[in-house]
Amino acid sequence: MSDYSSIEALRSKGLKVTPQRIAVFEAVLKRKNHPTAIEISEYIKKEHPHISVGTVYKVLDLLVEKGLLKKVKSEKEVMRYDAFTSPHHHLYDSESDRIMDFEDPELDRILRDYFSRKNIEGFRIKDISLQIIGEFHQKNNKKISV
Amino acid sequence: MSDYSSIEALRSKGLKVTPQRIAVFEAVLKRKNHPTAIEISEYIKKEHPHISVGTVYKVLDLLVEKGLLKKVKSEKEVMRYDAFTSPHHHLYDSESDRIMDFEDPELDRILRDYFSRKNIEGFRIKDISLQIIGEFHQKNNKKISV
DNA sequence: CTGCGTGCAAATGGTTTGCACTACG
DNA sequence: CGTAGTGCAAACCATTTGCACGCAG
Repeated sequence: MSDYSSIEALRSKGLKVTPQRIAVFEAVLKRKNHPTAIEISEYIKKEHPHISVGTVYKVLDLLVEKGLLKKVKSEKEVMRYDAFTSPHHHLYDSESDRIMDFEDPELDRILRDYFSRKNIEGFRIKDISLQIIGEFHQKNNKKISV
Repeated sequence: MSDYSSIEALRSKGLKVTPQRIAVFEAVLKRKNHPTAIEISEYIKKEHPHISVGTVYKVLDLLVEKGLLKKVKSEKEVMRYDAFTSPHHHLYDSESDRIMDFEDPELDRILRDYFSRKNIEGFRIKDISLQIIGEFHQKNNKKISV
């Protein structure tokens, strides 16, 4: 717990370092499967039974705002959270509500090339993410990298 | 109202044709701005004050299931709906919760080429959609096509 | 006719909010 | 120490559900 690097990350964004923030941030970093706020809250409860759901939501919003995390909308109606690392895309299983990461520098290069050629009038692009919807054949949990 | 083609569409999917279904379907077709269920419900109320919100949800689910509409995830926590036309992508305004369409056959071709070369192990792709997140400079409401 | 579709209202569940208390800097 | 952060519980709001009634086929 209280990994040095997550404390650093909070501090680098000018945020007060609290046990709640460390716990929430590290929970998202550790649990790679795009957890929901509720899942994070329950995961944290093992170590910090006193941290309330309301606080988890507040901390998540704050971390998203500061660019430490990303919100990912799942196929269902709940929000999921993702640690902000290298740019990547998402595979959605249309059966379950599972989300997996997909990253490939080549794809990113192709997209970058395309959008620097095309210019969308009146719109400044901040981020591009691909939702690849389909079905898993296997029940693997590995991060998919090409 | 009760446009002939929407009745046809319902019938072609083997659905009973009811005033509620016609109204909901046509509301999404007419209001191009990816309305929420609530917006659809209020829009419909002008002509059909008696149609309940619960019915709107049920009809929307049914039409999505039958492939007449698509669900679109907005940046906020509400679902939005989109008439199923040609394949297209979405521009999200990160300030407001506005969504606009983006379509370009060239982009679709590029993506198709890419994913037929890459093979994602254990995953069968059903649909691909690009979320392009950024900011509009202008307050235009036109569909963006390249 | 006969069962699927609808209206209504209550229930659900994720997320937000208000406020007194706590602890970070 | 002072103020931003937290815990708690109530409030909120989109969506779902159950059931009696109504209407499309």
